[in-house]
Amino acid sequence: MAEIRSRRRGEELEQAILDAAWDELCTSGYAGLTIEAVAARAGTSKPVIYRRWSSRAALALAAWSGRQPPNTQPIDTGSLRSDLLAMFTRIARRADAIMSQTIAGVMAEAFRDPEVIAILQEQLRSTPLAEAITRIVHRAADRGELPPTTLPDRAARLPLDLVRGEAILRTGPITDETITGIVDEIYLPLLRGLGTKL
Amino acid sequence: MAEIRSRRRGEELEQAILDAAWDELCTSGYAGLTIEAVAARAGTSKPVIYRRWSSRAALALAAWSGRQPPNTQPIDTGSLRSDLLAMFTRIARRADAIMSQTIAGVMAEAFRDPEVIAILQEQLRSTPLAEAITRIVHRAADRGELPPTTLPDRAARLPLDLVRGEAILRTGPITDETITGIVDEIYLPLLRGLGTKL
DNA sequence: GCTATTAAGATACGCAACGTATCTAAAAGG
DNA sequence: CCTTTTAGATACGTTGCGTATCTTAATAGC
Repeated sequence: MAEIRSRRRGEELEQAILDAAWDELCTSGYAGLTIEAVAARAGTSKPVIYRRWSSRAALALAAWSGRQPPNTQPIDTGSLRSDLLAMFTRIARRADAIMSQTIAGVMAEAFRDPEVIAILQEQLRSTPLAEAITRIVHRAADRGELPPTTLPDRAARLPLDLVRGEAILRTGPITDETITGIVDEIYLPLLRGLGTKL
Repeated sequence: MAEIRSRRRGEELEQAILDAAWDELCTSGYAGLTIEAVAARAGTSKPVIYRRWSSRAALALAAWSGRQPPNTQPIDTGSLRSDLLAMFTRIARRADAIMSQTIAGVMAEAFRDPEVIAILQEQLRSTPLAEAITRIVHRAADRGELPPTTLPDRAARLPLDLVRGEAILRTGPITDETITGIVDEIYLPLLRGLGTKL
């Protein structure tokens, strides 16, 4: 008694496959993300997937990046430290185990595939985040909490790098203690130091 | 005409397997590190390897960590900045593509294996490095280049974290520009900021 | 030195997933 | 309506997995 279902195509089918891949990623992790399992879950077959993505890594990346919410709400709590805590918390929320596994798996598997690597780096760059940090710092300077500072690109990218490093190495979720540690022992001192004349 | 070779045992055999695994890692990357390939290269057979390591991840980790040189030479160039540049350069030299692939592969594959993860984290902690940083900073304070500062653990670990993050994301080797960028835009400002009274 | 124990090395297995080729029939387009 | 596209099914050979079995070499105990 095979269920008769109309045959999907194009965008609709593609999304169904990505959804299935995402489910698989969540339930079985990157290691359990097999093309056959995704095909079965999506109710389709392997060739359909291979027609669209060249490898498991490319599929995982597509499934994961499609799930990254834009998250453009501005942060403005009134003080630099609590702005930073909110910012880091937001970053940490995204940097969960699935992200870590996906990044790790893609890097291990597609090290030589320039196309896949490019997508991954693009996905990890996140300029809006760097811009949000810059805004926070400028507001703090306007309030007089910091001397006027031009934040170097690298310093604006640092929060994301720090949280990602934390997420990739430790296994469990990132704790509040970790976040306050990063803010109080690294990022706030850095911001103060950037405003200091040597 | 089979070459007749005396049958190796214990330490000698173990080292031969680790050497073969390392070779495989260097030539084919983590993705190409198969138990069968290692067994063939080492001139032994799969069960011999499985008797010693529970998984590919464990074997890769053992092969890699055995190759990490101790590198305990103290750094003392006379100035804080050049000490830091030397330190970061030394770290970067170790953080090559093989390390990145190995870390990524182990994380992706052995996410649930607490034993393997523990070994990896142990291997990445590197307290001697943090101590070296602390010494450099204290010497700079003695010279008056910095105000007296107690370096938080997290700040002492930061150099390694930064370089590792850099190595994992970019593909090629870490350039001198990257190192000077990290020192001048992140770590030196951080050290200045740590000595500042808020 | 003889003997008992340990472990190396060879081989063969069933299994899972790979990536590809082939075929059909359903959908979309003119 | 007829053509083009492509989803979906299936089957295939291949690779590597992890385990089991067997032999025989190396070692250790006495």
